[in-house]
Amino acid sequence: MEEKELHKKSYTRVIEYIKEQIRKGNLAVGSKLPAERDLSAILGISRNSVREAIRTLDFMGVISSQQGAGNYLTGNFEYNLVETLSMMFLLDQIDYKQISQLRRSLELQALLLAIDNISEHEIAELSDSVAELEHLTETGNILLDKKLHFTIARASGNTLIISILQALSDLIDQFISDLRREILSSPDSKYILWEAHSNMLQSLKTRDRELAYKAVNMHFDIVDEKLASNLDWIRK
Amino acid sequence: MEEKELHKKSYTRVIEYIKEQIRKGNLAVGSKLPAERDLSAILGISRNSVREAIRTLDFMGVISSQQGAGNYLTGNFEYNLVETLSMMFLLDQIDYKQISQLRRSLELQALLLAIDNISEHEIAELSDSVAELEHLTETGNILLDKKLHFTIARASGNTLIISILQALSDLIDQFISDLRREILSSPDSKYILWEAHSNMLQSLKTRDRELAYKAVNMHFDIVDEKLASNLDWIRK
DNA sequence: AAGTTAAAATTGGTAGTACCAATTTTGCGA
DNA sequence: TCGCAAAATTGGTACTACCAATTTTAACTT
Repeated sequence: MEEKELHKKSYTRVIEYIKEQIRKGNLAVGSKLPAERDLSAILGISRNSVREAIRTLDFMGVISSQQGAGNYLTGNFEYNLVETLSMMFLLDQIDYKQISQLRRSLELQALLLAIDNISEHEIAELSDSVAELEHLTETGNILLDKKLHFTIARASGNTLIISILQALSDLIDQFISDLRREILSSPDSKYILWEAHSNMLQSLKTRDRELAYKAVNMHFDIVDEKLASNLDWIRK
Repeated sequence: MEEKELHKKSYTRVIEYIKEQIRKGNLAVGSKLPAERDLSAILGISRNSVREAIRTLDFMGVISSQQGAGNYLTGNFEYNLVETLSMMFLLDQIDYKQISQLRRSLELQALLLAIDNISEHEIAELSDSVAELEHLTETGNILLDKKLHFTIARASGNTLIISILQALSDLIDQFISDLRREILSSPDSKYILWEAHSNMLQSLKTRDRELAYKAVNMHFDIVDEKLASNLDWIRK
């Protein structure tokens, strides 16, 4: 135990070690990490410090801890993204409007990318969803709407955009699921929304980027409108 | 120490406690958290478990730990976002192309929002940057380019979009700063990029959304082109 | 009385030990 | 060879002790 690497906190060395091993190719998704007691010995720091780092990596989604089995490199960042956004929201750093603005741009980009990548099977899947959406009980709306948007996102082929959109969807579920329900089932917005969804589908079928642009904006214009008119009586 | 709340891991209770206190209004940005030994007593768990949670929250950016002083609620998520993206990149879950696609959509949305929000002062700032960019040493390009994009992002007023764009910029610095330099200073792309930047500024001055759309796409078309032609000899 | 400074208390950072709990591995017995 | 129980492995939690940085206290000086 010599230099201690210049005042750097112990637990950071664990994270650096993991990243280094990944870069070197000694660790990949699915790999088992050295046992905590071994890491402790390898790095010359206490198991406490190792665990603080391991816990952080676990929370981030880099690894997955399984008592009795070990720590495994995974790479599931969904929970991390949701939790981060959730915290930003809790601390009043972001609000509904900003979330909607972000969604608008990402949904548009996802749709544009999907035009080039979507499969016939996925188009058929979307067609069914749109058809169902036209006349459906109000409780089923939400799941179907989420499925529809997710299918488009997935067809974009961009995992980064997919992840962010998924996290935003979860965030909405967590904080304003009732508002989402209100928007989806409200009589005056239901048809316009269906039309927007229908146009999104149509843009995919005909590879019409202009229509895609219009459809997504139509969608979020109505969402923003309902958002604004319902934002008052939202419980905080 | 009675129920132990159904198999839930100890450290999660700390995070729940913090979130609860925030919701109740007992904690806000700037607040000092109870000392770790006190949290340990309050929640009936060991200080180890408290620290694992505190360390995680610290890494997330929710709090900031200061030895000797205490743990303070902050809310600086930049580092968290960068680190998460960095890990996704390391684990090959995202690549340059996806990052560029995300940037394209966010930069466009930022520019469109900035059209409505930008101040005269910020426009003047951008004008100077664009003017300087026209004839400048190649080393100065990068900082000026970053400043220009950041000014637009900031003018969007959307902290979420700003945060993500900033994180993406940091990510690029971390992994392909040399490629960024190559793109910015390459003779055949330099002028087109300047033109794109100039058009972005012009769209802000005249509130021309159509031009904004064209300018951003022009910008990322050339970036993607250079990216594709340089992707081969990138060290991995 | 006010300001300065050094001691004391506070608080996060690290280390080590012990034991519990879930899982995996070992190896014995049918 | 198969099945199952014991043993070993490994993460989860607790407690104690001490270090290191900061803050607070209080005594001292002017």
